[in-house]
Amino acid sequence: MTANRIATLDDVARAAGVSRATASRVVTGQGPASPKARDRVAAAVAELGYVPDAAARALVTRGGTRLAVAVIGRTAAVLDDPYVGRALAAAATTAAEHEVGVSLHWLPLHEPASLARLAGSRGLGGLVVINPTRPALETVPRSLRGRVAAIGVGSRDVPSFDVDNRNGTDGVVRHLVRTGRSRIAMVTGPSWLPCGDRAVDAYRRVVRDSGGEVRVVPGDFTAARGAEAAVEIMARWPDTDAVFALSDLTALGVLDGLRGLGVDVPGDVAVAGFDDIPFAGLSRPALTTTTHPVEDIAAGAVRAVLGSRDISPVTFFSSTLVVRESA
Amino acid sequence: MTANRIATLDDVARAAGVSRATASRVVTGQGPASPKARDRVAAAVAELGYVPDAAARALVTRGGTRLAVAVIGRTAAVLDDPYVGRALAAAATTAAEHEVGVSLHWLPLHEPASLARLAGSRGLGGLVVINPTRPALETVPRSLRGRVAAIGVGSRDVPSFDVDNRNGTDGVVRHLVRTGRSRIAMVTGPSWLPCGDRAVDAYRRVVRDSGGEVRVVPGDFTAARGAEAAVEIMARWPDTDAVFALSDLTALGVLDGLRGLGVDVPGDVAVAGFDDIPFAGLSRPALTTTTHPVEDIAAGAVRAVLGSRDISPVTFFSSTLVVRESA
DNA sequence: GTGAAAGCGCTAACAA
DNA sequence: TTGTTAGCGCTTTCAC
Repeated sequence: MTANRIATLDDVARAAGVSRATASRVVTGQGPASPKARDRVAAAVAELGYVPDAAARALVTRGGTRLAVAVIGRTAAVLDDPYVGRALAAAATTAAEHEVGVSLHWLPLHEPASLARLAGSRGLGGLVVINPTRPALETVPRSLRGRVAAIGVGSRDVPSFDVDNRNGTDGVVRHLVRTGRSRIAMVTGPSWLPCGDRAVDAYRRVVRDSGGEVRVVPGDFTAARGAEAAVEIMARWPDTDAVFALSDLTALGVLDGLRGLGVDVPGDVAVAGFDDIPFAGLSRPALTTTTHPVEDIAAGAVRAVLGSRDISPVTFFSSTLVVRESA
Repeated sequence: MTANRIATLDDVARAAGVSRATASRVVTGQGPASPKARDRVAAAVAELGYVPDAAARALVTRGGTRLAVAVIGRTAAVLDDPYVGRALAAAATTAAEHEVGVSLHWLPLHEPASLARLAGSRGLGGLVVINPTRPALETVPRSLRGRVAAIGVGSRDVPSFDVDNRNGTDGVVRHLVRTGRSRIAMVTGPSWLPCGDRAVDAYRRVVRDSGGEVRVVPGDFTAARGAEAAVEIMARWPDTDAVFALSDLTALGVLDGLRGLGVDVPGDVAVAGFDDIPFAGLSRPALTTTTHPVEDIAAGAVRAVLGSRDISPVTFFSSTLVVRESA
């Protein structure tokens, strides 16, 4: 064990009895190499515990050494969203496996240039965009093509990793119908967020199929807006007996607004959320919602960016209904 | 504007009419340089918008290009703590200013070697340890000295950035006393966490000063444990009229446990937490707690690691009491 | 105080 | 299929 010094590619090449170039080809998997060379290099790598130096590699490939996670939103407050925190933690854990670090950025909604600026900065190995808009995705320079993934809606060049909103919403609203609710309102996400459409569609369909009336009110994923929305809903359609919000935070706010109105949950009105944030189980009544593998989603996006071999354009992750007390 | 290509140090040197070596000295601030050279280089840097290439620099300095955030805890679940998420987001944002990415790691409590292993991995530019133990800090190799900071307790070699637990606790408990509570119990953090001691001390002091009895029950920062602790406390000291938990999550659990017992909050028993997590304002009753500049703390630690010039060994950040409904 | 030169660890032309 | 060669952009001796 001369494990004192960290092994370099030269060490590997020497141990395998090949040139550094050949060793490099085998390690990266790019370029030709005879089976024999392949084996010997692989053995040397294993024996020496060789790990490529990310800095050196980045220097020569101009590949960058950092993965940027960018969140699009109206204000920098989007970075405080629990969903973002979870996704970031998962990204930072997954990226660590590749010896890559993650940086976090807020992209102002109405400033598409900010994405381009970020994408153009040196040292960027890849980009994961959370909640992108389609126009924003268009501004990604093609120098980054193949090293961008979206959590949310994607594009032709940008593979998408996302919750199956349609299915998730379907499950929740059906649950409400099944448990006897028939006048169901929905609080949506921000209108600029394209992936919310699928959810609204699904809601519409289920409600119509069950002979109900469509009652949609806009939201913005915040709790404060949920409380307002609850008041709005009850004023506009006083006989509402269920509210579905496309965000747990908003659903929690709805709970609050309803409480202020003296409405009993779930007695008078059922409330359901979306995402199963940690607090969902802690509210009273505990929030019925639908849970999503955010960690898997983020890990998928990161691996697509860092590994990038034949990624399918859209990967959906399914929802699981979590029935607690509120619905 | 030949701003097409990103400027390198060579461009700067040429523009300033000096050698690349001199330009490097000025940019890094290391080594001698005449005032004149300094000025010319600075001007060139500004004009060309020069940003050093992190990868190239890391390659030659062996400085690494990635900042690891490591959280010590009994299980990997510590990574899900909202406090960690907030700190990570702040770290990832601050590190971005230095073109550095962040990776996230869990360090098993009883496996000190894991820290050494992480610290030894190549490509590591720095290390921020959250909630370290003193023994764990001892295992940090000195090759990383000056590039490590702690959020929590520090050591002779590792500067500490932390909430002033003593002051924070003092403020909360005094508030309880001031509002007429006299039989105050405390739910602590995990016993292995050294920085909890200061809080317990402060609690003891205030309680004794006001002629009360010390009632301490161990916690672990989870909500589940809070619920249990509430039951324990009320069984052991039935006349308890206030509970202070060193974690909001735990305080939320206490709220829950008390509710199960049919105890009215704040009528019968006041409850106060610590940290002001986002959900604190959303619980019913809304949680009285004390708020901390987690973002500033994390940013401080990151800057200490990345900038590292004369950092004071301990930096305390103060708490602010947030009075809501529960106390 | 300054510049010339060497080289960090790696990949990518190019020739063999 | 392989090895040789030339850098990527930067810091750092070491003479001057």
